[in-house]
Amino acid sequence: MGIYEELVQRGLIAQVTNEEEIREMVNNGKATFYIGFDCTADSLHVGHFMALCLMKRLQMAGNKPIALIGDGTTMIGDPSGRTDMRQMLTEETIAYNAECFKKQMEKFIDFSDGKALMLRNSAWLKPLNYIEMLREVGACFSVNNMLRAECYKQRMEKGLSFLEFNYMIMQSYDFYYMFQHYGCNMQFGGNDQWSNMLGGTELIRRKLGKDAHAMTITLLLNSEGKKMGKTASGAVWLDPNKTSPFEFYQYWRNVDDADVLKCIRMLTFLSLEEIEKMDSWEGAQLNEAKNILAYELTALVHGTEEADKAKAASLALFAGGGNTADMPTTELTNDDLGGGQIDVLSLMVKCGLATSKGEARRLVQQGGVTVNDAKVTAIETTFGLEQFTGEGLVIRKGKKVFHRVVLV
RNA sequence: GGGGGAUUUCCCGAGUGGCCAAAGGGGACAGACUGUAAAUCUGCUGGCAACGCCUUCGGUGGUUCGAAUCCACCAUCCCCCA
Repeated sequence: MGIYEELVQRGLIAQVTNEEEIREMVNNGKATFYIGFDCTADSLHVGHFMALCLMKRLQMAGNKPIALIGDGTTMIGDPSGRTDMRQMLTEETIAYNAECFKKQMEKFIDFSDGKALMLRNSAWLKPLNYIEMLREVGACFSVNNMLRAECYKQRMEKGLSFLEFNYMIMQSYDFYYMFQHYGCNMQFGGNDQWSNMLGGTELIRRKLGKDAHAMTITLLLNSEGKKMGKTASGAVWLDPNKTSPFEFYQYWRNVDDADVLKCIRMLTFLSLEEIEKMDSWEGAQLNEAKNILAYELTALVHGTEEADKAKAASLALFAGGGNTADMPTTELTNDDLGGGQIDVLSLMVKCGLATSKGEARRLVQQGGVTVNDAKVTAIETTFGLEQFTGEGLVIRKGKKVFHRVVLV
């Protein structure tokens, strides 16, 4: 079985321009492909992770990846699938984000000995001259067609600025440029990028009369059709300072039953045979599949050591035991305790378990707060200095949020 | 350039002078039931020294005893005409 077939079986491929040619190219390691990453934040997230995995898989099959850091296109902002305009980022922010991306990618993809390239599109986008650009590239685009593109649909109602309208052209130009200068013959991207990507193959055909290919990755959606990798508080980041390995682990440990196998198939590097065995699992047995998913992904992103720790912490908390070492912890000083006593409400606010005392009050009143395995029933409950010594206190909010408090 | 419309609490969306911290829905959070799942049911959703007080309805001023609601200017967006 070739890599192409494997990708199909894992459900990773959404659309391709020419299946026959792509299969032949990819299976024989003849593809030089790129995936673009716009640097809108200072860390990659789960969505990017899937793209990185794909790069890795293809690289292992002998193809050459180009990781394109979109520090030029980020200046414009991709309107695809968005209902509102992106916030304009300053050049400094973009440069900083690009650096962050670079570091994270290097941990994941092997860039040694030219096995992969990392490029920045600002290198060729910034020197562009407007008039030349319009004559050379702009002439190849039909506004009529562009307006029909799926990626602008949502914006036709809410409004689309000329700035963002040009995003497709910039992305197409990227492909065109790398096709000529780096022998890049294929582009990968999320399925929401399809029309932008076709813009590129079309431009290459018109300008050079040659064929280039495009292939999109299935968006990772949960059973409700929402993008995965997002929580109420934002994205699930790869940066351990933004999403701790434990939180990362828990995110995957808590996916819906309906989504576990799909995630394992799409995101892990477990063999298809192993995955096949899990396919028949049902009911509570799926919890084991979730453990595997969470462990595998945490190991890929943060290393096996962190994954072991996260797993241990998770087991300790949910399956009994008292390992508190890897729990999120707040350190209090004597000052925080005022007169040697602190009430539950203030304590919860200090730990970030509640944003206000009002919220903390509600949690206690609804029976959602437990301290050291004893439910807190009264909002007047206070804790004294001596209770924070040693292991400290373990506060639990609801069923899944654990927090340790120690005195320093 | 001209004309019309919009902007409400996390989101959608009611509210057109006092009865408005602001209906309803969604989401989030908590409780019950469970398998750290889903579905379901219940509670809850601005802040605080809390039968009271304070801050909120794009921004700034104004009218009024009293403004999310009226007026003026500004900002952003949408639609129609050019």
